[in-house]
Amino acid sequence: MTNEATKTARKSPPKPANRRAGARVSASSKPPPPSNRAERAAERRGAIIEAAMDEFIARGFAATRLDDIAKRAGVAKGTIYLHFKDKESMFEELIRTAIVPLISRLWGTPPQPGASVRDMVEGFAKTFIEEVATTRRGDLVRLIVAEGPRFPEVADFYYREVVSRGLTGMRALIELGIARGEIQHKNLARFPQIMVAPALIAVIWQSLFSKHAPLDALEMFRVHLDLIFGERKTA
Amino acid sequence: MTNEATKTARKSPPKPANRRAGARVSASSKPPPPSNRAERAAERRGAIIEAAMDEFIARGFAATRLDDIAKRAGVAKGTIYLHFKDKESMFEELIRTAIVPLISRLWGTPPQPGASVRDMVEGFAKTFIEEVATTRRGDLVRLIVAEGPRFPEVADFYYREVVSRGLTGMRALIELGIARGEIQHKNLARFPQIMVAPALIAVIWQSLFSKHAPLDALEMFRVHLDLIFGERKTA
DNA sequence: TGACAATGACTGACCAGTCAGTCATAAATG
DNA sequence: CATTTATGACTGACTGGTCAGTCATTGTCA
Repeated sequence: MTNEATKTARKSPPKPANRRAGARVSASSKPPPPSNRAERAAERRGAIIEAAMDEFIARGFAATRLDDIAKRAGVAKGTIYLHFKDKESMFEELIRTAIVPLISRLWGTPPQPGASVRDMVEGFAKTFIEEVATTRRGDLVRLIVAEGPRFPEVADFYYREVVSRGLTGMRALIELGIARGEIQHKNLARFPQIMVAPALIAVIWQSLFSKHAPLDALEMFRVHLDLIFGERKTA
Repeated sequence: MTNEATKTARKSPPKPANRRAGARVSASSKPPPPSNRAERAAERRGAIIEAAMDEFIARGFAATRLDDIAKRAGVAKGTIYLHFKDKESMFEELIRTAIVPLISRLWGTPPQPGASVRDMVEGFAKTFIEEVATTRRGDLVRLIVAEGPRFPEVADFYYREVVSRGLTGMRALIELGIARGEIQHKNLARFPQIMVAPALIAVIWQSLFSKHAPLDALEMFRVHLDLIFGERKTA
Protein backbone atom coordinates (compact mmCIF):
# COMPACT_ATOMS: atom_id res chain seq x y z
CA MET A 1 0.00 0.00 0.00
CA THR A 2 0.94 3.53 -0.52
CA ASN A 3 3.54 2.46 -2.93
CA GLU A 4 1.78 3.18 -6.16
CA ALA A 5 2.11 6.74 -5.17
CA THR A 6 5.62 6.57 -6.41
CA LYS A 7 4.51 7.27 -9.92
CA THR A 8 2.34 10.19 -8.93
CA ALA A 9 3.47 13.70 -9.43
CA ARG A 10 6.66 14.02 -7.54
CA LYS A 11 6.85 17.53 -6.41
CA SER A 12 8.30 19.96 -8.86
CA PRO A 13 11.97 19.62 -9.58
CA PRO A 14 12.35 22.72 -11.68
CA LYS A 15 15.44 23.34 -9.79
CA PRO A 16 18.13 20.75 -9.30
CA ALA A 17 17.73 19.64 -5.75
CA ASN A 18 20.82 21.46 -4.80
CA ARG A 19 24.23 21.85 -6.19
CA ARG A 20 27.10 21.44 -3.86
CA ALA A 21 28.76 24.00 -6.03
CA GLY A 22 27.39 26.51 -3.61
CA ALA A 23 29.53 25.08 -0.91
CA ARG A 24 32.58 25.64 -2.95
CA VAL A 25 34.37 26.89 0.11
CA SER A 26 37.49 27.72 -1.82
CA ALA A 27 39.87 29.08 0.71
CA SER A 28 38.65 32.52 1.64
CA SER A 29 34.91 32.98 1.60
CA LYS A 30 33.54 36.31 0.76
CA PRO A 31 30.61 35.93 -1.62
CA PRO A 32 27.84 35.07 0.85
CA PRO A 33 27.54 37.12 3.98
CA PRO A 34 27.87 35.08 7.14
CA SER A 35 24.48 33.54 7.53
CA ASN A 36 23.43 31.36 10.36
CA ARG A 37 21.93 29.00 7.85
CA ALA A 38 25.01 28.74 5.67
CA GLU A 39 27.25 28.35 8.66
CA ARG A 40 25.32 25.46 10.02
CA ALA A 41 25.24 23.85 6.60
CA ALA A 42 29.01 24.11 6.27
CA GLU A 43 29.39 22.74 9.75
CA ARG A 44 27.25 19.76 8.95
CA ARG A 45 29.05 19.16 5.73
CA GLY A 46 32.31 19.18 7.63
CA ALA A 47 30.98 16.72 10.17
CA ILE A 48 29.86 14.40 7.40
CA ILE A 49 33.23 14.55 5.71
CA GLU A 50 34.99 13.90 8.96
CA ALA A 51 32.80 10.95 9.82
CA ALA A 52 32.95 9.52 6.33
CA MET A 53 36.71 9.70 6.36
CA ASP A 54 36.89 7.70 9.55
CA GLU A 55 34.47 5.09 8.33
CA PHE A 56 36.03 4.69 4.92
CA ILE A 57 39.47 4.35 6.43
CA ALA A 58 38.27 1.79 8.91
CA ARG A 59 36.19 -0.34 6.56
CA GLY A 60 37.00 0.54 2.97
CA PHE A 61 34.53 1.81 0.43
CA ALA A 62 32.27 -1.17 -0.13
CA ALA A 63 31.85 -2.20 3.49
CA THR A 64 31.10 1.28 4.78
CA ARG A 65 27.43 1.98 5.55
CA LEU A 66 25.97 5.40 5.01
CA ASP A 67 23.85 4.88 8.10
CA ASP A 68 27.01 4.64 10.13
CA ILE A 69 28.44 7.76 8.59
CA ALA A 70 25.21 9.61 9.33
CA LYS A 71 25.13 8.38 12.89
CA ARG A 72 28.74 9.31 13.50
CA ALA A 73 28.20 12.73 12.00
CA GLY A 74 25.10 13.24 14.12
CA VAL A 75 22.95 13.69 11.06
CA ALA A 76 20.10 11.88 9.34
CA LYS A 77 20.95 9.80 6.35
CA GLY A 78 18.94 12.00 4.02
CA THR A 79 21.10 14.95 4.96
CA ILE A 80 24.08 13.30 3.36
CA TYR A 81 22.26 13.44 0.06
CA LEU A 82 21.81 17.18 0.40
CA HIS A 83 25.58 17.47 0.17
CA PHE A 84 26.64 14.56 -2.03
CA LYS A 85 25.17 12.93 -5.08
CA ASP A 86 25.75 9.37 -4.01
CA LYS A 87 28.14 7.17 -2.09
CA GLU A 88 30.62 6.89 -4.88
CA SER A 89 30.96 10.56 -5.72
CA MET A 90 31.05 11.28 -2.02
CA PHE A 91 34.05 9.01 -1.69
CA GLU A 92 35.81 10.60 -4.62
CA GLU A 93 35.13 14.13 -3.48
CA LEU A 94 36.23 13.17 -0.01
CA ILE A 95 39.58 11.91 -1.10
CA ARG A 96 40.10 14.93 -3.27
CA THR A 97 39.22 17.23 -0.41
CA ALA A 98 41.54 15.45 1.95
CA ILE A 99 44.50 15.34 -0.37
CA VAL A 100 44.87 19.09 -0.53
CA PRO A 101 45.86 19.52 3.12
CA LEU A 102 48.10 16.50 2.69
CA ILE A 103 50.07 18.30 0.04
CA SER A 104 50.26 21.62 1.78
CA ARG A 105 51.26 19.82 4.95
CA LEU A 106 54.20 18.30 3.16
CA TRP A 107 55.41 21.18 1.06
CA GLY A 108 54.50 23.73 3.66
CA THR A 109 57.74 23.14 5.52
CA PRO A 110 59.86 26.27 5.76
CA PRO A 111 62.42 25.96 2.95
CA GLN A 112 65.43 27.24 4.79
CA PRO A 113 67.56 28.99 2.20
CA GLY A 114 70.84 28.21 3.85
CA ALA A 115 70.08 24.59 4.57
CA SER A 116 71.85 21.70 2.91
CA VAL A 117 69.88 19.42 0.65
CA ARG A 118 70.19 16.69 3.22
CA ASP A 119 68.69 18.96 5.85
CA MET A 120 65.84 19.80 3.54
CA VAL A 121 65.09 16.17 2.78
CA GLU A 122 65.43 15.27 6.42
CA GLY A 123 63.04 18.03 7.30
CA PHE A 124 60.62 16.67 4.77
CA ALA A 125 60.99 13.22 6.24
CA LYS A 126 60.41 14.47 9.74
CA THR A 127 57.29 16.30 8.67
CA PHE A 128 56.06 13.28 6.78
CA ILE A 129 56.56 10.89 9.66
CA GLU A 130 54.96 13.21 12.16
CA GLU A 131 52.16 14.63 10.09
CA VAL A 132 51.30 11.77 7.78
CA ALA A 133 52.70 8.36 8.58
CA THR A 134 51.56 8.41 12.20
CA THR A 135 48.21 10.09 11.65
CA ARG A 136 44.97 9.45 9.86
CA ARG A 137 46.51 10.98 6.75
CA GLY A 138 48.68 7.91 6.51
CA ASP A 139 45.64 5.70 6.51
CA LEU A 140 44.30 7.91 3.76
CA VAL A 141 47.29 6.98 1.64
CA ARG A 142 46.68 3.34 2.37
CA LEU A 143 43.03 3.80 1.48
CA ILE A 144 44.02 5.21 -1.89
CA VAL A 145 46.34 2.30 -2.50
CA ALA A 146 43.54 -0.05 -1.53
CA GLU A 147 40.73 1.50 -3.55
CA GLY A 148 42.73 3.07 -6.34
CA PRO A 149 42.25 0.30 -8.86
CA ARG A 150 38.48 0.51 -8.40
CA PHE A 151 38.44 4.31 -8.56
CA PRO A 152 40.59 5.31 -11.48
CA GLU A 153 39.63 8.93 -11.05
CA VAL A 154 40.94 8.89 -7.51
CA ALA A 155 44.14 7.21 -8.60
CA ASP A 156 44.55 9.69 -11.43
CA PHE A 157 43.97 12.62 -9.16
CA TYR A 158 46.40 11.27 -6.62
CA TYR A 159 48.98 10.70 -9.29
CA ARG A 160 48.65 14.20 -10.70
CA GLU A 161 48.44 16.08 -7.44
CA VAL A 162 50.73 14.12 -5.17
CA VAL A 163 52.90 11.60 -6.93
CA SER A 164 53.79 13.56 -10.02
CA ARG A 165 54.33 16.84 -8.21
CA GLY A 166 56.15 15.16 -5.37
CA LEU A 167 58.52 13.31 -7.61
CA THR A 168 59.20 16.40 -9.68
CA GLY A 169 60.03 18.37 -6.58
CA MET A 170 62.15 15.57 -5.23
CA ARG A 171 64.00 15.28 -8.51
CA ALA A 172 64.80 18.98 -8.43
CA LEU A 173 66.11 18.57 -4.92
CA ILE A 174 68.25 15.62 -5.96
CA GLU A 175 69.67 17.55 -8.88
CA LEU A 176 70.47 20.40 -6.55
CA GLY A 177 72.23 17.95 -4.30
CA ILE A 178 74.21 16.59 -7.20
CA ALA A 179 75.14 20.10 -8.36
CA ARG A 180 76.26 21.00 -4.88
CA GLY A 181 78.29 17.83 -4.60
CA GLU A 182 76.22 16.51 -1.71
CA ILE A 183 75.01 13.56 -3.74
CA GLN A 184 77.40 11.37 -5.69
CA HIS A 185 74.94 9.05 -7.35
CA LYS A 186 73.81 10.85 -10.47
CA ASN A 187 71.39 8.09 -11.39
CA LEU A 188 69.32 8.87 -8.35
CA ALA A 189 67.71 11.73 -10.25
CA ARG A 190 66.23 9.17 -12.61
CA PHE A 191 64.36 7.50 -9.77
CA PRO A 192 63.20 10.01 -7.19
CA GLN A 193 60.92 7.24 -5.97
CA ILE A 194 63.92 5.81 -4.17
CA MET A 195 64.14 8.90 -1.99
CA VAL A 196 60.58 8.51 -0.74
CA ALA A 197 60.48 4.73 -0.61
CA PRO A 198 61.02 4.62 3.17
CA ALA A 199 58.03 6.91 3.54
CA LEU A 200 55.77 4.40 1.89
CA ILE A 201 57.26 1.61 3.96
CA ALA A 202 56.54 3.63 7.07
CA VAL A 203 52.90 4.17 6.15
CA ILE A 204 52.26 0.52 5.37
CA TRP A 205 54.16 -0.70 8.40
CA GLN A 206 52.31 1.64 10.65
CA SER A 207 48.88 0.34 9.77
CA LEU A 208 49.71 -3.33 9.34
CA PHE A 209 52.65 -4.37 11.45
CA SER A 210 53.33 -1.80 14.12
CA LYS A 211 51.63 -3.99 16.70
CA HIS A 212 54.00 -6.84 15.87
CA ALA A 213 57.14 -4.80 15.84
CA PRO A 214 57.37 -1.05 16.25
CA LEU A 215 59.34 0.75 13.59
CA ASP A 216 61.36 3.87 14.22
CA ALA A 217 60.46 5.37 10.90
CA LEU A 218 62.46 8.53 11.29
CA GLU A 219 65.61 6.67 12.19
CA MET A 220 65.08 4.34 9.26
CA PHE A 221 64.72 7.36 7.04
CA ARG A 222 67.95 8.79 8.39
CA VAL A 223 69.84 5.58 7.74
CA HIS A 224 68.47 5.63 4.24
CA LEU A 225 69.67 9.19 3.81
CA ASP A 226 73.10 8.07 4.98
CA LEU A 227 73.20 5.82 1.96
CA ILE A 228 72.49 8.75 -0.28
CA PHE A 229 74.43 11.56 1.35
CA GLY A 230 77.08 9.59 3.14
CA GLU A 231 77.43 8.79 6.81
CA ARG A 232 76.36 11.42 9.31
CA LYS A 233 78.86 13.17 11.53
CA THR A 234 77.43 12.27 14.91
CA ALA A 235 77.87 8.66 15.86
CA MET B 1 38.58 -29.64 3.31
CA THR B 2 36.17 -30.58 6.00
CA ASN B 3 32.85 -29.55 4.70
CA GLU B 4 29.40 -29.71 6.10
CA ALA B 5 27.41 -32.83 5.57
CA THR B 6 24.72 -32.44 3.02
CA LYS B 7 21.26 -33.22 4.04
CA THR B 8 19.12 -35.51 2.03
CA ALA B 9 15.43 -35.65 1.65
CA ARG B 10 12.93 -36.77 -0.85
CA LYS B 11 10.70 -34.34 -2.53
CA SER B 12 9.55 -33.66 -5.99
CA PRO B 13 10.83 -30.56 -7.62
CA PRO B 14 8.37 -28.41 -9.48
CA LYS B 15 10.87 -27.86 -12.15
CA PRO B 16 13.46 -30.21 -13.54
CA ALA B 17 16.19 -28.11 -14.96
CA ASN B 18 19.76 -28.96 -14.37
CA ARG B 19 21.77 -30.85 -16.87
CA ARG B 20 24.89 -28.83 -17.25
CA ALA B 21 26.64 -31.47 -15.28
CA GLY B 22 28.33 -32.95 -18.30
CA ALA B 23 29.17 -29.63 -19.81
CA ARG B 24 32.61 -29.03 -18.51
CA VAL B 25 32.34 -25.72 -20.21
CA SER B 26 34.71 -23.66 -22.21
CA ALA B 27 38.30 -22.92 -21.64
CA SER B 28 41.03 -24.94 -20.11
CA SER B 29 40.58 -28.62 -19.45
CA LYS B 30 38.81 -30.69 -22.01
CA PRO B 31 41.30 -33.26 -23.24
CA PRO B 32 42.09 -34.65 -19.81
CA PRO B 33 38.85 -36.47 -19.10
CA PRO B 34 37.56 -36.49 -15.57
CA SER B 35 39.17 -39.22 -13.65
CA ASN B 36 38.03 -40.39 -10.30
CA ARG B 37 35.93 -38.49 -7.87
CA ALA B 38 38.72 -37.10 -5.76
CA GLU B 39 40.58 -35.74 -8.72
CA ARG B 40 37.59 -33.90 -10.06
CA ALA B 41 36.91 -32.47 -6.65
CA ALA B 42 40.46 -31.20 -6.38
CA GLU B 43 40.15 -29.76 -9.85
CA ARG B 44 37.03 -27.90 -8.89
CA ARG B 45 38.52 -26.65 -5.72
CA GLY B 46 41.44 -25.35 -7.69
CA ALA B 47 39.14 -23.63 -10.14
CA ILE B 48 37.28 -21.96 -7.29
CA ILE B 49 40.49 -20.75 -5.69
CA GLU B 50 41.72 -19.44 -9.00
CA ALA B 51 38.50 -17.61 -9.75
CA ALA B 52 38.18 -16.26 -6.25
CA MET B 53 41.70 -14.90 -6.38
CA ASP B 54 40.95 -13.00 -9.55
CA GLU B 55 37.72 -11.60 -8.23
CA PHE B 56 39.09 -10.59 -4.85
CA ILE B 57 42.06 -8.91 -6.46
CA ALA B 58 39.85 -7.04 -8.88
CA ARG B 59 37.16 -5.91 -6.44
CA GLY B 60 38.39 -6.39 -2.91
CA PHE B 61 36.72 -8.56 -0.30
CA ALA B 62 33.48 -6.74 0.37
CA ALA B 63 32.58 -5.96 -3.23
CA THR B 64 33.22 -9.46 -4.53
CA ARG B 65 30.12 -11.56 -5.16
CA LEU B 66 30.21 -15.29 -4.63
CA ASP B 67 27.93 -15.65 -7.64
CA ASP B 68 30.66 -14.16 -9.78
CA ILE B 69 33.28 -16.45 -8.35
CA ALA B 70 31.03 -19.43 -9.01
CA LYS B 71 30.35 -18.33 -12.55
CA ARG B 72 34.00 -17.73 -13.28
CA ALA B 73 34.93 -21.10 -11.81
CA GLY B 74 32.22 -22.82 -13.84
CA VAL B 75 30.57 -24.09 -10.71
CA ALA B 76 27.32 -23.59 -8.86
CA LYS B 77 27.33 -21.33 -5.87
CA GLY B 78 26.48 -24.16 -3.53
CA THR B 79 29.62 -25.97 -4.55
CA ILE B 80 31.72 -23.26 -3.03
CA TYR B 81 30.23 -24.11 0.33
CA LEU B 82 31.32 -27.70 -0.03
CA HIS B 83 34.87 -26.47 0.06
CA PHE B 84 34.76 -23.39 2.27
CA LYS B 85 32.84 -22.48 5.38
CA ASP B 86 31.89 -18.99 4.32
CA LYS B 87 33.12 -16.02 2.34
CA GLU B 88 35.37 -14.76 5.08
CA SER B 89 37.20 -17.98 5.86
CA MET B 90 37.44 -18.60 2.14
CA PHE B 91 39.25 -15.32 1.75
CA GLU B 92 41.61 -16.07 4.60
CA GLU B 93 42.36 -19.57 3.45
CA LEU B 94 42.88 -18.26 -0.04
CA ILE B 95 45.48 -15.76 0.96
CA ARG B 96 47.23 -18.28 3.10
CA THR B 97 47.29 -20.76 0.24
CA ALA B 98 48.61 -18.18 -2.17
CA ILE B 99 51.36 -16.89 0.06
CA VAL B 100 53.23 -20.18 0.18
CA PRO B 101 54.20 -20.17 -3.50
CA LEU B 102 55.02 -16.50 -3.11
CA ILE B 103 57.64 -17.36 -0.53
CA SER B 104 59.11 -20.32 -2.34
CA ARG B 105 59.20 -18.26 -5.48
CA LEU B 106 61.31 -15.67 -3.76
CA TRP B 107 63.66 -17.82 -1.73
CA GLY B 108 63.77 -20.51 -4.32
CA THR B 109 66.42 -18.70 -6.31
CA PRO B 110 69.65 -20.69 -6.60
CA PRO B 111 71.98 -19.30 -3.94
CA GLN B 112 75.18 -19.26 -5.93
CA PRO B 113 77.93 -20.04 -3.44
CA GLY B 114 80.55 -17.96 -5.17
CA ALA B 115 78.35 -14.95 -5.77
CA SER B 116 78.85 -11.60 -4.11
CA VAL B 117 76.19 -10.30 -1.77
CA ARG B 118 75.30 -7.69 -4.31
CA ASP B 119 74.75 -10.39 -6.91
CA MET B 120 72.57 -12.31 -4.52
CA VAL B 121 70.44 -9.30 -3.72
CA GLU B 122 70.25 -8.35 -7.36
CA GLY B 123 69.16 -11.87 -8.19
CA PHE B 124 66.49 -11.58 -5.56
CA ALA B 125 65.38 -8.29 -7.02
CA LYS B 126 65.22 -9.69 -10.50
CA THR B 127 63.16 -12.63 -9.34
CA PHE B 128 60.87 -10.36 -7.39
CA ILE B 129 60.26 -8.00 -10.28
CA GLU B 130 59.66 -10.79 -12.75
CA GLU B 131 57.75 -13.19 -10.59
CA VAL B 132 55.86 -10.93 -8.26
CA ALA B 133 55.72 -7.24 -9.08
CA THR B 134 54.60 -7.76 -12.66
CA THR B 135 52.24 -10.66 -12.01
CA ARG B 136 49.09 -11.38 -10.13
CA ARG B 137 51.20 -12.14 -7.08
CA GLY B 138 51.95 -8.45 -6.89
CA ASP B 139 48.25 -7.67 -6.77
CA LEU B 140 48.02 -10.20 -4.00
CA VAL B 141 50.45 -8.12 -1.96
CA ARG B 142 48.38 -5.05 -2.66
CA LEU B 143 45.27 -6.95 -1.64
CA ILE B 144 46.86 -7.82 1.68
CA VAL B 145 47.81 -4.21 2.24
CA ALA B 146 44.27 -3.21 1.38
CA GLU B 147 42.40 -5.75 3.48
CA GLY B 148 44.96 -6.35 6.18
CA PRO B 149 43.46 -4.01 8.75
CA ARG B 150 40.09 -5.74 8.40
CA PHE B 151 41.59 -9.23 8.53
CA PRO B 152 44.06 -9.24 11.39
CA GLU B 153 44.64 -12.95 10.95
CA VAL B 154 45.70 -12.40 7.38
CA ALA B 155 47.97 -9.57 8.37
CA ASP B 156 49.46 -11.64 11.18
CA PHE B 157 50.04 -14.58 8.91
CA TYR B 158 51.64 -12.37 6.30
CA TYR B 159 53.85 -10.79 8.90
CA ARG B 160 55.01 -14.12 10.29
CA GLU B 161 55.50 -15.94 7.02
CA VAL B 162 56.71 -13.24 4.71
CA VAL B 163 57.72 -10.03 6.41
CA SER B 164 59.44 -11.44 9.45
CA ARG B 165 61.21 -14.23 7.62
CA GLY B 166 62.09 -11.99 4.73
CA LEU B 167 63.59 -9.31 6.92
CA THR B 168 65.53 -11.84 8.93
CA GLY B 169 67.00 -13.30 5.79
CA MET B 170 67.75 -9.92 4.40
CA ARG B 171 69.42 -8.87 7.60
CA ALA B 172 71.66 -11.93 7.47
CA LEU B 173 72.57 -11.03 3.93
CA ILE B 174 73.36 -7.47 4.92
CA GLU B 175 75.56 -8.64 7.79
CA LEU B 176 77.35 -10.92 5.42
CA GLY B 177 77.91 -7.99 3.12
CA ILE B 178 79.26 -5.92 5.99
CA ALA B 179 81.55 -8.74 7.07
CA ARG B 180 82.84 -9.12 3.56
CA GLY B 181 83.39 -5.42 3.25
CA GLU B 182 80.88 -5.05 0.44
CA ILE B 183 78.62 -2.85 2.50
CA GLN B 184 79.98 0.14 4.38
CA HIS B 185 76.83 1.27 6.15
CA LYS B 186 76.64 -0.82 9.30
CA ASN B 187 73.33 0.73 10.30
CA LEU B 188 71.64 -0.85 7.33
CA ALA B 189 71.41 -4.09 9.26
CA ARG B 190 69.12 -2.32 11.69
CA PHE B 191 66.62 -1.61 8.92
CA PRO B 192 66.51 -4.40 6.37
CA GLN B 193 63.26 -2.79 5.23
CA ILE B 194 65.35 -0.29 3.33
CA MET B 195 66.74 -3.03 1.14
CA VAL B 196 63.30 -4.13 0.02
CA ALA B 197 61.66 -0.72 -0.09
CA PRO B 198 61.97 -0.42 -3.88
CA ALA B 199 60.17 -3.73 -4.19
CA LEU B 200 57.14 -2.34 -2.43
CA ILE B 201 57.29 0.79 -4.54
CA ALA B 202 57.36 -1.36 -7.64
CA VAL B 203 54.29 -3.32 -6.61
CA ILE B 204 52.24 -0.25 -5.79
CA TRP B 205 53.38 1.61 -8.86
CA GLN B 206 52.59 -1.29 -11.07
CA SER B 207 48.96 -1.51 -10.09
CA LEU B 208 48.23 2.18 -9.65
CA PHE B 209 50.40 4.32 -11.86
CA SER B 210 51.99 2.23 -14.56
CA LYS B 211 49.48 3.52 -17.06
CA HIS B 212 50.48 7.09 -16.29
CA ALA B 213 54.19 6.52 -16.38
CA PRO B 214 55.93 3.19 -16.82
CA LEU B 215 58.55 2.36 -14.23
CA ASP B 216 61.63 0.31 -14.95
CA ALA B 217 61.51 -1.39 -11.61
CA LEU B 218 64.62 -3.47 -12.07
CA GLU B 219 66.71 -0.49 -13.06
CA MET B 220 65.37 1.43 -10.09
CA PHE B 221 66.35 -1.44 -7.89
CA ARG B 222 69.85 -1.44 -9.36
CA VAL B 223 70.27 2.26 -8.75
CA HIS B 224 69.15 1.68 -5.20
CA LEU B 225 71.71 -1.07 -4.84
CA ASP B 226 74.35 1.33 -6.10
CA LEU B 227 73.62 3.46 -3.06
CA ILE B 228 74.25 0.50 -0.84
CA PHE B 229 77.11 -1.29 -2.54
CA GLY B 230 78.68 1.58 -4.43
CA GLU B 231 78.52 2.45 -8.10
CA ARG B 232 78.52 -0.37 -10.62
CA LYS B 233 81.36 -0.86 -13.05
CA THR B 234 79.41 -0.50 -16.29
CA ALA B 235 78.15 2.98 -16.97
C1' DT C 1 4.48 32.87 6.23
C1' DG C 2 7.05 31.11 2.53
C1' DA C 3 11.17 28.80 1.32
C1' DC C 4 14.29 25.76 2.33
C1' DA C 5 16.76 22.39 5.45
C1' DA C 6 16.42 18.14 7.80
C1' DT C 7 14.50 13.88 8.94
C1' DG C 8 13.89 8.83 9.05
C1' DA C 9 10.55 5.37 7.56
C1' DC C 10 10.30 3.11 3.52
C1' DT C 11 11.38 0.65 -0.93
C1' DG C 12 13.57 -2.19 -3.99
C1' DA C 13 17.69 -4.32 -5.35
C1' DC C 14 21.12 -7.13 -4.06
C1' DC C 15 23.53 -10.96 -2.10
C1' DA C 16 25.43 -14.48 1.44
C1' DG C 17 24.16 -18.59 2.71
C1' DT C 18 20.70 -22.81 2.56
C1' DC C 19 18.76 -27.11 1.23
C1' DA C 20 15.64 -30.21 -1.34
C1' DG C 21 16.44 -32.61 -5.27
C1' DT C 22 19.39 -34.77 -9.15
C1' DC C 23 22.56 -37.82 -11.12
C1' DA C 24 27.23 -39.68 -12.12
C1' DT C 25 29.82 -42.91 -10.06
C1' DA C 26 31.17 -46.48 -6.83
C1' DA C 27 29.92 -50.60 -4.35
C1' DA C 28 27.33 -54.60 -3.89
C1' DT C 29 25.06 -58.36 -5.77
C1' DG C 30 23.90 -62.31 -8.90
C1' DC D 1 30.51 -59.20 -16.32
C1' DA D 2 25.79 -57.16 -16.07
C1' DT D 3 22.57 -55.21 -13.08
C1' DT D 4 20.92 -53.04 -9.00
C1' DT D 5 21.54 -50.14 -5.06
C1' DA D 6 23.95 -46.64 -2.32
C1' DT D 7 26.55 -42.57 -1.98
C1' DG D 8 27.60 -37.87 -1.89
C1' DA D 9 29.08 -34.20 -5.11
C1' DC D 10 26.72 -30.83 -7.30
C1' DT D 11 23.04 -27.77 -8.43
C1' DG D 12 20.28 -23.39 -8.34
C1' DA D 13 15.87 -21.55 -6.69
C1' DC D 14 14.92 -19.56 -2.59
C1' DT D 15 15.12 -16.92 1.95
C1' DG D 16 16.19 -13.58 5.13
C1' DG D 17 18.72 -9.75 6.01
C1' DT D 18 21.14 -5.62 4.61
C1' DC D 19 21.68 -1.20 2.71
C1' DA D 20 21.78 2.69 -0.96
C1' DG D 21 18.86 5.92 -2.19
C1' DT D 22 13.98 8.30 -1.96
C1' DC D 23 10.44 11.36 -0.47
C1' DA D 24 6.44 12.82 2.35
C1' DT D 25 6.49 15.10 6.46
C1' DT D 26 8.27 18.06 9.95
C1' DG D 27 11.22 21.72 11.64
C1' DT D 28 13.60 26.16 11.19
C1' DC D 29 15.14 30.48 9.66
C1' DA D 30 14.62 35.05 7.34
